[in-house]
Amino acid sequence: MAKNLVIVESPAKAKTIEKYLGKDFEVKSSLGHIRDLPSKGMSIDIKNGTFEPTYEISEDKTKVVSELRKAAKDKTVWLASDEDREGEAIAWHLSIALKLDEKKTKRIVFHEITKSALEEAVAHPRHIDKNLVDAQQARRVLDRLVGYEVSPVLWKKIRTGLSAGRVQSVAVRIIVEREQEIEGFESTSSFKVTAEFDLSSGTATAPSLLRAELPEKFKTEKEAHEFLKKCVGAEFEVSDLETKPAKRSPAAPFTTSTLQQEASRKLGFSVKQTMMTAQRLYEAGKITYMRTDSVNLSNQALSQAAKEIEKKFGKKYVQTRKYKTKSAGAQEAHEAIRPTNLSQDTISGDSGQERLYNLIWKRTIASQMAEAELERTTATIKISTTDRTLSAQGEVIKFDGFLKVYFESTDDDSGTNPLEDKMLPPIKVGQELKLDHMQARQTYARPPARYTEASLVKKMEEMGIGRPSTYAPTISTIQDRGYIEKGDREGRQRFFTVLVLKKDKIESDEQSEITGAERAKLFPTEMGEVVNDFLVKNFSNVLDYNFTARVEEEFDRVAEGKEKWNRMISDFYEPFHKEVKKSEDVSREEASQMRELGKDPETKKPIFVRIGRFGPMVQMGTKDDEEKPRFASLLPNQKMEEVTLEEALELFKLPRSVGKTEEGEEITTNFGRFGPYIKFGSTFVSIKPEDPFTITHKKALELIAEKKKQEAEKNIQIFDNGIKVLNGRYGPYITDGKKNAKIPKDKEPKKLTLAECEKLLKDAPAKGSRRRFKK
DNA sequence: CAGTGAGCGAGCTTCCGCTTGACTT
Repeated sequence: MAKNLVIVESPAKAKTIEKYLGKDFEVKSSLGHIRDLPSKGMSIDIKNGTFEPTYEISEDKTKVVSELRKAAKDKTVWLASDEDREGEAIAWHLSIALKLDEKKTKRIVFHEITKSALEEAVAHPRHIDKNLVDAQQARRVLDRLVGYEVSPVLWKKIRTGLSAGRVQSVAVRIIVEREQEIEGFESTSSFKVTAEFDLSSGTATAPSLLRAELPEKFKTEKEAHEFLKKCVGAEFEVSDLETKPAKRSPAAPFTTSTLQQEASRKLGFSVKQTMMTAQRLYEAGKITYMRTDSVNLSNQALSQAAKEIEKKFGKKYVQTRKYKTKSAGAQEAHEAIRPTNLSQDTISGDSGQERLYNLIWKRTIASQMAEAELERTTATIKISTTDRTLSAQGEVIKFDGFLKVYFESTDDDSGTNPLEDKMLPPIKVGQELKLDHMQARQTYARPPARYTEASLVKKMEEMGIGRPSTYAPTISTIQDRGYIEKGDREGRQRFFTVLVLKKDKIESDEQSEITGAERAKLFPTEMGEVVNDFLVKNFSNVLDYNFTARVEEEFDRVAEGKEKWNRMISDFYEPFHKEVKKSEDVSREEASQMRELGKDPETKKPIFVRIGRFGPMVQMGTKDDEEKPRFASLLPNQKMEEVTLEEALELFKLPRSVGKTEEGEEITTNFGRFGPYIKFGSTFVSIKPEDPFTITHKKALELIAEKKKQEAEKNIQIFDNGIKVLNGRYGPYITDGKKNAKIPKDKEPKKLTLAECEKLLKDAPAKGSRRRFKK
């Protein structure tokens, strides 16, 4: 039996390490953290000012811990979790939870999984670094204090179930403020002049058109027009021709953040999709660990890359490099994301895995390839009637280098191929040019771009908020909470003027274009805006963009032993808690941005707009009135700041009666959670795309008849005690009105007996028991 | 994923970082 137990964090890592260490070592994994603060309650000693946390073994880790306990018995235990704050804390928690004997416990770290690196690590064990552990505790406690003191204020003031936190609230703020920038953006227009010259000397290989542009833009149409007028009958001549060499370098190997960005831009993946696919590749041993902030490649990978590049492209394409991390707060416990075997440029798997793998392979290989060498030519064109000159640019690739394999995209990618030469036609200094036409086109300044999931991750990384393991979950959380939405927006038509000078005549033309269309961009919801306003107003410190960077400095001081962690937390908590108390005095009306629109002409009651339990709504009367207030949700296209009294009164016209059914039942119509509907008795019928304000009696009866037909087909079996077998949207199912059950494949829904149905219902999982983010 | 359609209630919700869960359509 092995005398040594090595514990790492990930099972895939355990498997590879075991191969290298020989049979004296058994390797197991902890699956990340094994102890944490309980999810219920604060579990921090605030009263005595020690901020001492109470940990418990996480519910889903009890099995792991008991297995590790068993495996650790009578063995030397090597704690080999990552060499960062969280990794050190995992080692410490393990030593406590497994009740390890200090004399037989060793802490080791390694940065690459090779036999020599592992032997080196085993030869130099150390003790757990308690200062580093304390820095993690400070991080953990601070996040708990912020999250669990601020969220309840939101429940009381705005809506139950909301959340706030050091990371998520700043992420929401970024989106909200970007939207405000876009709304406040005043698009100015200017006129850009371009000219095309006809070169009769054009050959089959060289273009016969020379495109040039005026480097400056004109602010007004008048100025642009004056310039074109000056050019009427002018002579044009090449006055200067300058050629300069230029270089382009490859991008660094992938980190979590850059992988998410490129997979989004090149493959259209969401950040979640990227991480799930990468996880599969990692588990299959195809790539290194996918949650990393390091751009470093192991020496072994570097030499393998060099060998591959030489084999595939030749020696002059090889240029190995060591990249340095730029991002703030990087902890670099792992390598960059790369293929484990660089000689494999493709793999077989599902199409997502194949594409992501190939992307990682290309990026890794390109990062070790030679720079691309270009030649940029600038031609200056003199105009006989003015001092202004036109300029034409061409670019020729002399040596493609890394571009042969891969080039990084940008967010506003126009989809141009960087390998395509943009050559100038053959021209000489002093050559006269014949103008084909010149135009001045009105162009508009563009507002700042909305974020995509991936560009938000990039921004977060730059600001040092969040970690590779949390980018994707954080982006899911703020969408689940209803703070931001991923969506599309249709573009609008915009007109612009083009002045064209051709054959000595200037003509003006009005043209239109579609602008502002968005796909899969992040938009704040009104809830997101209201919550953000409240948080920024009341918790300016935590919501400050530099808050995380500041506390990270403090955590570093704790890690270096220069400051005690609970002292640091105490210094933070005192003013923070004052802010919490103060925020509790803000009225619900103010927090929910309640605003009076005016009075109802009939009842004279005040009408308000505010955010409510289910989103933006209008309210007639107040809760102190004898009669209960009336409520109506805003329509999806209405905004709280813009809604008028007239629109609100319109909303209160619902529910509206549209007549009676054939049986004499009243039909009413309204907007509901799932869109517009009509209702008779207790039956709801969706009327999309009809509209409750305009739907006719006739149309309502038609829809009701259709619904009744569907209902008739819906019931498969009905038992006396209320248990039903129904035909639902997702196939047949059993229900007792409270709980639903699936029907096994081998059973026929029509022939199920009551006893069988009862049993299936009993065995079915309780409704709502499947939590979305089960830890 | 969810088999629906509220609006005050009772009791519940919530943080950030580590890691992989796996009943089937």
